[in-house]
Amino acid sequence: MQYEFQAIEQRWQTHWQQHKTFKALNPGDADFSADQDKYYVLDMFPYPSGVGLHVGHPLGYIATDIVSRYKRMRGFNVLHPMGFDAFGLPAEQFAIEHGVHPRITTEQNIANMVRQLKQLGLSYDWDRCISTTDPDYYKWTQWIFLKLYHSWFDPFTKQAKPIADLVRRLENEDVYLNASYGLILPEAEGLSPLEGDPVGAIKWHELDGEAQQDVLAQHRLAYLAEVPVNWCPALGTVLANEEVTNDGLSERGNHPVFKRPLKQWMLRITAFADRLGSDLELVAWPEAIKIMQRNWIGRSEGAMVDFGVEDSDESIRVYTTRPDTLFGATYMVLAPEHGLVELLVTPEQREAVTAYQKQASERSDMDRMAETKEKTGIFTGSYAINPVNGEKTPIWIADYVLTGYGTGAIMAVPAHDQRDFDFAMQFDLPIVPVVLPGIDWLTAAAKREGHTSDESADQSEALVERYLAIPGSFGACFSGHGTAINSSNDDFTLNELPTLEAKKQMTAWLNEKGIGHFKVQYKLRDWLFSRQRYWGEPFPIMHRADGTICPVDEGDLPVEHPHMEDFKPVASNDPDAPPQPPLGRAGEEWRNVTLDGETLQREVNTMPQWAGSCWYYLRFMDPKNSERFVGEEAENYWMTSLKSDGQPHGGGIDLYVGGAEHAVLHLLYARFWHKVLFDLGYVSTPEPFGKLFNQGYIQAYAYTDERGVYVPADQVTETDGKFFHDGQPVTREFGKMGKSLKNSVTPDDICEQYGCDTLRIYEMYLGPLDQSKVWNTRDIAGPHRFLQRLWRNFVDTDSGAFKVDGQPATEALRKLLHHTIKRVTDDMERMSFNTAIAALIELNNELVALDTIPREIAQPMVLLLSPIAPHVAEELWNKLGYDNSLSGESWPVYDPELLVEKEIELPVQVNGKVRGRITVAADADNDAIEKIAMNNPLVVKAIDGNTVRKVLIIPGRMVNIVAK
RNA sequence: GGCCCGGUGGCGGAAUCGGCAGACGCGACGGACUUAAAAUCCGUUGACCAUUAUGGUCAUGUGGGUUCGAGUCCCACCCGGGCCA
Repeated sequence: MQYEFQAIEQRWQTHWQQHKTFKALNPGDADFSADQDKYYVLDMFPYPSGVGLHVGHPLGYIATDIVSRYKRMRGFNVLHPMGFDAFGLPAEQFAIEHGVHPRITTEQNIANMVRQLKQLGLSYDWDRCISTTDPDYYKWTQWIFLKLYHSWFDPFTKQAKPIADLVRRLENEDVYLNASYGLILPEAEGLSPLEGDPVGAIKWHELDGEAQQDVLAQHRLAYLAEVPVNWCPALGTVLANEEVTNDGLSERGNHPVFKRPLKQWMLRITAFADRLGSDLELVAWPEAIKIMQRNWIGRSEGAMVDFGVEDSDESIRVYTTRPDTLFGATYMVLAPEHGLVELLVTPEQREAVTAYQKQASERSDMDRMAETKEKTGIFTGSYAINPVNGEKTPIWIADYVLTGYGTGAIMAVPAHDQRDFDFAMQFDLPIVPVVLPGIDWLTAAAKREGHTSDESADQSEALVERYLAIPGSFGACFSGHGTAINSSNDDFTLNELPTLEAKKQMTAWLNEKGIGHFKVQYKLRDWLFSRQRYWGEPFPIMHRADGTICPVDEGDLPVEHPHMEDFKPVASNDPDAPPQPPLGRAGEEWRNVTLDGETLQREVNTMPQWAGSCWYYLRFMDPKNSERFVGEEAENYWMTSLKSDGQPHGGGIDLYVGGAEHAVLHLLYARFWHKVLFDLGYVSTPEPFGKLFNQGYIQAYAYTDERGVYVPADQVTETDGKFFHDGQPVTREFGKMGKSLKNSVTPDDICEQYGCDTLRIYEMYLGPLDQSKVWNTRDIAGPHRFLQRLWRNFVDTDSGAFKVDGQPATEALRKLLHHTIKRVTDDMERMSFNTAIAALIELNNELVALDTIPREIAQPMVLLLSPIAPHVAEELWNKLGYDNSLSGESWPVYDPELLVEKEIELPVQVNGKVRGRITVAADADNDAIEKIAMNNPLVVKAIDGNTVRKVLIIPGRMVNIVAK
């Protein structure tokens, strides 16, 4: 009886489905047992594309499946769901190309992917499957949007709160407004109510209704604003920065993208910048991802400083992270688009400045920021006054300064900023050093530039002198920390202070003089949240005739898509053509809503693809709930757990596995939404994803013929290390699996040829889960042979007899089993599946020579294998005489006694090199071991005539004799 | 340019806390079985020198360092990948 993997896999997949073997129970369900610990393991859910899965996709799914099956056997109540992120551009493009409604193509694609996933034997609770495009789902996406709209961020408590709370406080005059409708919170400003109203404060009742709404709009977490966006007329939509290439073209289709101010929905993620950064300490994530998020948030501490303009009342505000270098600010630079340029430019310079502005507008931000590019710029003709020393500093415009960053103006400190340095060198502007570098830096820079240096004390002095005299002669600026020099005025001095202290003292001085103040700034921008496409969540928003906004009542959700035959975006070659969202062409019965006799217009933008994935992990806990986005009890059960020290975990999901490409966007957006829901009391943990794991990618070989055209990789043959297609030599490359490289391998083919148990083992056996690796179909033979051999160990393929019997195992075999249990268990805990498989292969290889295998070995072995190759394990478990799925069985436990050896072999090193081996009793004391080691003939020979200086004995590991 | 991750046999990789480098698999080579092949089973397989053996030398990208001892820690550099600019 052969190993008929096809039949076996079919049988068990059907069994699991019929018996709902992997159904996860919620509190309140029948049979739910409250004394089980929970384990929530989640995959980043896929986009249901039209071409289906290739073998690279399931890598992470197989890993989480192994974890799920292992954790169930360890007694956990496991939540392991799967769903689909189905809104968005690709689905819509696919639908347009095929002339079918995206709802239909999306449903077909999902059905195909579910089939493919089921064929891999993944133990999802399929009853919890959701799609972001289900009205029952996006009803709650819209509901969360309304929560954002109806909330504000209290900067004192740093929490999201209902906007009604702000209105109440404004009405009670606990909070005042400044002239630009910013909030003045007495507690944050340290003001006492007894001191009376702050100067210039505006009170709520002094504003009319419209102005009051303006105030609230400025503080809502979801708001409409006119902002410069990436407008792609050819696609008819705005795009996120990530959807625009470095050349200023759309990633899909290579269409030109223009920066244009448009009125868009924004989400105030910047309010949470501080917490999004600091709360990373609560989660167990790969350090690299934390670093990426911190960089993306881009927290910096510095100072806002006002520079006066000569012969003018105007002042130029700059942000600097190095206020300590203010004495070295020898010129200023404004972005070409800066509002003050018009006022500052002198008649003589006007023509040149205008020409430069035009030129700058044609370059992309990326291009402008690139440090390697030659610097360009032009003098405005005006001068600013450096507030610390009263010096006249020329004001330039240059495209390396961008309006979107900071204030759109900088103080240039060429001695200590590389781009300012390059600019100053090019335009011959003065460079004044105000931070003295350490001698190491000077020596290295001098060497690089070819100045002689022998690092003697005299040379050091000469280098310092040279640096102070001609700082430009060192080829680069010094941007590190050092000691302040040349930094004093009549009032105070920074000289001789280390950089950090100099920053503090300068900021304090600026504050005291009223020309600057301390400021924390973030690189993070508010999230542009609308798209001019059909296939996204409609906003639950209506507009009144007078331009004010009316949110849809929660009870009226969801706002479903109108039926439209033509849902294509309006494309145009005209960069000035206004956006025309497809929903704007919907019938009036959808667009117009009559409320109390008033006609309102629905918002016709839709939400971006990221919206649905911001909270899907919450819905999985209670996917059918029609009353709430997730039931309170279910959310509390699945999200909260305690650490070993008894403290609650900051993040709810026990394991979240996905690709590193979502390092900043999805993971940051979802954390933001989660924090809002947490502040408003809807979820129990401050963070959504307690532990994150990034799986690597599977790449594949691709082959090109002499013309450089890709040939189908599955038709290439190898001879003597050379590759041929149709007899012609081809060149091997490798890259991402896909249609364009003609190197896709589908799980369907592999499952048919080798079975999915083999595929699962192969993918896990390729190497560590977090590393990228190359698919090589040739190597599948190894894992397949392992399963064949396993089968033959259990079943006589000629007679069909089952070879397991009740005889006791030999001591050696029993010990090997218990070693294997320990190895596999440890490897499961650290997700080192490649080594777990190796351990099982070793055990299996030991069984080959036996006529029959003892049940005491066979049973635990099948259980150890079952998370990795569940179908063959179930089949063998069945043959072992059990009717039920082994998923309810307990994970094998090793006997520590059996791991202890009576005698151990120790290598003996002489001067760090192994010269002999000795066998000693496991509990031998050091004196005994030393005696035996010193008597070993090979050791004696190695020591030869030398004197033994020292004998090191590392218990249980080795002996090292130092002899000289 | 900055930050992060990696570099180990012909190949994928193992070595979990500084303690026997190369587990396991692929490939290759030799043998058994076979009319033959496949499959299977049994060996060998880092390089070099020896082969009197429980032998020696060299080896984890390169060059230094710390240590009784370094793939593992530190410094500098080279190469590959990722993120940011």
